[in-house]
Amino acid sequence: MTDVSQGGRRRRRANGAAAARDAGAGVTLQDVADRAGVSLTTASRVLNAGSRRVSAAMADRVNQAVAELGYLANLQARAVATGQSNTVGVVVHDIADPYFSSIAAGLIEVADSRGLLVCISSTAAREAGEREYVSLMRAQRARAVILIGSRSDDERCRADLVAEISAFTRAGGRAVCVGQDLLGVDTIMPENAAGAEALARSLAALGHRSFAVLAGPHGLLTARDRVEGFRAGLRAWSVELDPRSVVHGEFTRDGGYEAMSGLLASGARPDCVFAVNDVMAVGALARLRAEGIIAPAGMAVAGFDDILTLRDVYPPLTTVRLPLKRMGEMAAGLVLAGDHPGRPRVVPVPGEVILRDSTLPRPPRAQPPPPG
Amino acid sequence: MTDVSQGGRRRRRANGAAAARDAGAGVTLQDVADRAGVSLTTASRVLNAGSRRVSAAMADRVNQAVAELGYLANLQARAVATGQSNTVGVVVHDIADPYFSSIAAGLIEVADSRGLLVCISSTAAREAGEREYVSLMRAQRARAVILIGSRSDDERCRADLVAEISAFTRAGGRAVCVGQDLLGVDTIMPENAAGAEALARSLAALGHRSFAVLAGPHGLLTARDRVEGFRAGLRAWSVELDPRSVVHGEFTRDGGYEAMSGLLASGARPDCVFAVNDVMAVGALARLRAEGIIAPAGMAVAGFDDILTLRDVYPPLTTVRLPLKRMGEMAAGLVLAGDHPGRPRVVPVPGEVILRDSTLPRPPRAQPPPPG
DNA sequence: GAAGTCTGGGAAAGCACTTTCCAAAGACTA
DNA sequence: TAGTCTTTGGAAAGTGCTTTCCCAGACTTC
Repeated sequence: MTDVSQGGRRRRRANGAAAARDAGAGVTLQDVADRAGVSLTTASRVLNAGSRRVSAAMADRVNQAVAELGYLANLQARAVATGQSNTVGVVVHDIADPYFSSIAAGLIEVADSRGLLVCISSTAAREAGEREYVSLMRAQRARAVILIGSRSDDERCRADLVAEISAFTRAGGRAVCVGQDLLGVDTIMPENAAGAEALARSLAALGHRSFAVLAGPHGLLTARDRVEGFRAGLRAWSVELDPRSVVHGEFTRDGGYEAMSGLLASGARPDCVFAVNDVMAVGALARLRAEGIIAPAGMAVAGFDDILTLRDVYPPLTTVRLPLKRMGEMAAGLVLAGDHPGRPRVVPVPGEVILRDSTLPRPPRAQPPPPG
Repeated sequence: MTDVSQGGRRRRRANGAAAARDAGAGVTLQDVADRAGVSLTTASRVLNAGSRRVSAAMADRVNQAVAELGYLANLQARAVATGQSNTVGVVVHDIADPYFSSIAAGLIEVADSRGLLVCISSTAAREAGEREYVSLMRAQRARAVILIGSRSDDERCRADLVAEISAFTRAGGRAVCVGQDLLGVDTIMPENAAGAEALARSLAALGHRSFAVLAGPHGLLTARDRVEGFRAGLRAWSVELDPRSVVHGEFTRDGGYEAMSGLLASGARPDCVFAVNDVMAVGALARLRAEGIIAPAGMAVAGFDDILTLRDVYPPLTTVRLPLKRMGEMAAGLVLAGDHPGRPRVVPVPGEVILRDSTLPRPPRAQPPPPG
């Protein structure tokens, strides 16, 4: 009885690209309207409840047609018509790295619950990857883009990225960064330096006096901040960090392994080694074991991040805990926050020193140095 | 000199939603055409190189206008016009779980390099999450949807999912699954049973005779397959697995910890414990340590998956290696493969037993049983 | 009972693109 | 030199949706 001429439908289906996809589905709002015997306008209004009142009778007919046809609004078309989309882009260095996947987990959880679509890219090695992805997100007219991870010290590259972000925000998009506050956008900023400084003080308080650092790649600012913070913390205990005992390596398990190899090869045998992240620390522990050195008795080892999956390595790793998942949630929160103040917001995230068995106290010495 | 009347532009900008976003950008193809002094058609043709020849002179003018205006095509609009998008949806249970993040990493790497946009959702606890996300992807007119992870044995729920997938594929989308071959779509299928069976044989060959299994959640088929495979492998050595020594728990570190607690509480002291994945195995090791039982001497422990980040736990974990990243790449490959045969393809992925120190050989006994 | 105010439906314009179809101009053949 | 074919540009129709604008009818108000 509600059947109505499908003239409109046939007209549109007679030609065009839709025909190709027409193997079984591809129901449009026009089809729904035809079936319900109402105008396209009315059908649209029923689906966008709130746009304007529609009589209950009409609404029922439309809803029934929707159900019968299995209609689902084309979000792309809707985005074009309204000029705003529900996608947010996320850029990480490597999604398989638990640091990033933990942050992403928090992000995705919040986004999912709000109906946002999260698009992820792993930029891995390619320095320009971030810029390219922001550009892609601009093309996609994404609502926001979230950059997770350390900035490098490549000024040129950063300037390009900032320019691209600027184009993105000018087009109405929102940009959020999780990491250093260097892009001039809303930022969730882990306090790397302060965390490493606190760690250094704690380790010194445990009685350790000679230190080495397994630093990340040269250009990576997160690594640099952590090293500097650590150095500052030691200085409070009048301990100097010999530049030769700072060994660089990749920000990975293998990087930690290699860096520890380098350290051992140099003949150094510090009381305690600080690897600038947990993943490296685990590699370092493996290398020590291969050498027959058992932590913490042979050498103490500390990391940074408190990665969940690594909480059960043996010996349990002393580290600085960052609330990674929470940081992801906070980033999502910034995206969703309606108000947009003139100045970008920077939310500092403190780290918490977690002492575990990988750095047991060292027996006291002759003259205890002054406390910090 | 190439400046041209912007009548068209002004007309469009005079009203409509675009005005809101107009704070600085929002350049359209019409703007480019106006600036270059050509028609919209020509501008479009230049950007879609290959759609039709355009004279070099025109092309140059258009390209210059694009550069000057910083134009970037609106992909959503393009998708609407062409009827096909470049997004693929990925559903995982928990992106922070290294099993999923490793697969996702492979997937994203391939997708990124082909210009596909990867949208991820974590369905976590919610059983209906997968179906909802497939639905969202249909609304998004995604090119493909990739479901990663174990099916549950909830028939009703699976039927709903299959129906939703069917609607998705009827609309022209492609569906790929990484896990059990239960959805009737192209599948990358890890050989869970065979892998667990091989593991059981290897463990028996090492001299272990009494076993327990830390199984995953009751309904999870991956866990079930692994348990059954393990049981079959033991049977080849005439070892029976007592149902009481199969303890269920969450598919997580804590689940492994709890399950091991339950096992110990029951008084069982098997030679060897098989945790159906590495993450659980790590939890189990932690629980053993808390009890003062040191693996492998006190009790041998084996896992499954060979998670990269867990490769350095101590003692090194015996496990069954799955090429997780590669599996993600394969899934992406199936999405990209142009041909679409009638029957869904199923690609089995064998696991490889990796014996490490967590299951050292057990001293031989009086009567060695027959080999499998 | 005329004037004014809601109400709710629909035609049509709009969003930013692609693609079809037409026409003019040039290149080529006979 | 006429006739055909091949380029190449542009007008307009198209994609699937939202939203503006108009209008008919129902309801109040004095």
